[in-house]
Amino acid sequence: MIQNTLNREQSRQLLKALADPIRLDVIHALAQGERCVCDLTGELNLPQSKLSFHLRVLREAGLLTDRQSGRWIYYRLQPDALAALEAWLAELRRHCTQSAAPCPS
Amino acid sequence: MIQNTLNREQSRQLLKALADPIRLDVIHALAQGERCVCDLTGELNLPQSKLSFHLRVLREAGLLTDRQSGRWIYYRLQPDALAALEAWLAELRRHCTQSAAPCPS
DNA sequence: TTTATCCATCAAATTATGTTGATCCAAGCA
DNA sequence: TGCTTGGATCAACATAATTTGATGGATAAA
Repeated sequence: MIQNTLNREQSRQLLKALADPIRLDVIHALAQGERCVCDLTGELNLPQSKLSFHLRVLREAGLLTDRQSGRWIYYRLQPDALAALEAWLAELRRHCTQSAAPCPS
Repeated sequence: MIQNTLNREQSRQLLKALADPIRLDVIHALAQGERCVCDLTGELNLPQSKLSFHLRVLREAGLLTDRQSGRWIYYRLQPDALAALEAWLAELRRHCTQSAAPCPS
């Protein structure tokens, strides 16, 4: 994930990945720290293939990284991706309060 | 929009509203300042009803406000909503680097 | 080796979202 | 008043995303 400037497509990927209730549950669980898939299925009470689907969406968006250890796979949030989104939002805010010229222009 | 703490549902609404290419075009256009709907249809080259649909999604999520003046309706970004999302993201980043305990636990 | 466990993947079915064109309403001009 | 224009809304349709259950690969324990 490139640090400071997300283009439109990159930001869209991140936002789309985040914009789902189950994936938000995953994100919130991982906000407390790294977790193994088997823990997440338990904590979130999800069928394994369903969780796996959502983990993949988040991973491919760049929001999560994984590491394998033995049979277990551990996922964690990628803080850079979150920071990049924050920067993108902050940029949007900068000039947005400018009023429009009256319209029959 | 409550300033500092978005709950899960509020953040999901904001993210979902943002996670669409046309709506991102709208957001980017409005990041430069307020605009009238008729300007936006021209700038973004969209059929009117399509733009109207997406403006509504953004407005209902709390990302946009509108004001009417004569026949024209002007939309602008709501910076509070963006700031609230930024705060939500920053919070997620805080503890996320904690490693998991090895799994057969 | 055999067997069990962790997890990813796939295809089919379901559900959610976006698009299109028509219609409607309100504001203002002739 | 009647007409025009900016914009919202609606229903029918098209497309995209998610869920489910089954299957398969990898690792390790028996």
